[in-house]
Amino acid sequence: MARIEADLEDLSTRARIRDAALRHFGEHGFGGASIRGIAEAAGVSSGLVRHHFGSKLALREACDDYLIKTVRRINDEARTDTMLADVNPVAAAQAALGPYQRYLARALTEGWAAPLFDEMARLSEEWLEEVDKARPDPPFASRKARATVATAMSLAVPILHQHISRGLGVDLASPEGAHLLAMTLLDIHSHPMVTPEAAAAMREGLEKLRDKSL
Amino acid sequence: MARIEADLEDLSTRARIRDAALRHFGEHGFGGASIRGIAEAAGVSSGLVRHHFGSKLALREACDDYLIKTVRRINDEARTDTMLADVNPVAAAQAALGPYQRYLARALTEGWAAPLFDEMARLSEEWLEEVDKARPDPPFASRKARATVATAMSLAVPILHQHISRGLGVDLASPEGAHLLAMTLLDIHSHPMVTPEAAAAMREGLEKLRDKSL
DNA sequence: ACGGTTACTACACGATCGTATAATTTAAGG
DNA sequence: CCTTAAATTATACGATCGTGTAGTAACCGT
Repeated sequence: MARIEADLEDLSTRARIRDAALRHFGEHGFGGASIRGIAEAAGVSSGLVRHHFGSKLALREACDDYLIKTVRRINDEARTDTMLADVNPVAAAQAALGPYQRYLARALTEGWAAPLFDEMARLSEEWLEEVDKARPDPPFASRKARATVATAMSLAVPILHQHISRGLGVDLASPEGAHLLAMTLLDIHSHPMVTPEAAAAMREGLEKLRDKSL
Repeated sequence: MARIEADLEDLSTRARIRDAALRHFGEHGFGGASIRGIAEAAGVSSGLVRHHFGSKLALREACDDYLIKTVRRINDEARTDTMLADVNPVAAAQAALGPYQRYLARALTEGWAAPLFDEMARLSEEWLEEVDKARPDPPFASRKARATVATAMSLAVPILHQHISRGLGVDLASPEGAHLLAMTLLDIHSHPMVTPEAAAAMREGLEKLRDKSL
């Protein structure tokens, strides 16, 4: 019983522990993080962590559940609140994901959180459906394939956050960094790296290579 | 003294340990991997690992050094051997990086290996210099910024290898997977996600947003 | 053949890990 | 007020961690 808040989600001790876990898992990875460290960060005893979540693995799964719920919420909000999202979706996503970026990166690279990626790819696919309407030529690959790869490429930004920051010379979390990144992404996404002619040639070469090897 | 092989690098026990470490660090992360596990995988005692590398951290640094050397070698080879690299650079890089992909992913996401990323970004910048010659309009962002972000986006493929494989329905390591990925990347890179007009509008919006916030 | 450097193993130490259990405090309901 | 359940802590256990030390086996120049 108890917990009248139901799906309002808790602002309680349990939530504090989960937030600390998200931060710790993000910073040290699953193997590197420790229950005791999480407990200390949350200001509780290590036994209480176990009492609320059962085990380290179950705690991670609770983090995953919370994060996937957050991603969905962010996506919904981005649809209604068009203003900021249209102008600087990068900054918007970054602000919304906020302290969970590092956890997201860990989750994806350490192998768990497959549903999380799939959900994001699904959202990308929906978005691609709109974009495809304005496209004259037939795509080389299925929409799902393009959505999957595009999702992965987008995720490179939060995953390699610090490396990009170092390369740009400013922290991506700062307003200047977000702006510079948005400009750079805009330039990249509005200028094909490969010309249509070169693409056709490469495509032909690829097909030949494939026929030969089969 | 000893070690006549010099920079030929060793095929010896030391190399076996390092390879096992690359695999273990890649699979379990730095925190999750254990000296004993690495030693067992290499078929030696755990003491020998320490004897050759001193500490866990030094072992990781040795892995980094080896990997950065490998990346440089691959890049050089790709310049001379144009055949495969031009047709399917994705498959080429994948085949060359081979078993080190997971380590690379860990190294980049766990925060170490900054020199590795910077080296790759530098190589990207050199490559961009060639591409820029055929470009009519001035870029929105500096070459280094574009090279950095493009490098990050390219790295998303090995980093999110398993998620992309799941999304495509085939293992990226298989010939079919490599082909499908190459096709998808070709489509993405030859079709701007944003039209020039939309890009100009977004850019203007971005600048305004920036002026307002400063 | 032999002395010395190096490769390699066995083992022990202290720390820390995840987990388990029992005790204690807090909160709530009748 | 008293009972009962939940929240929270304290403490302990066994395993495993990285590291240190001492000892053995192999190799090599002379």
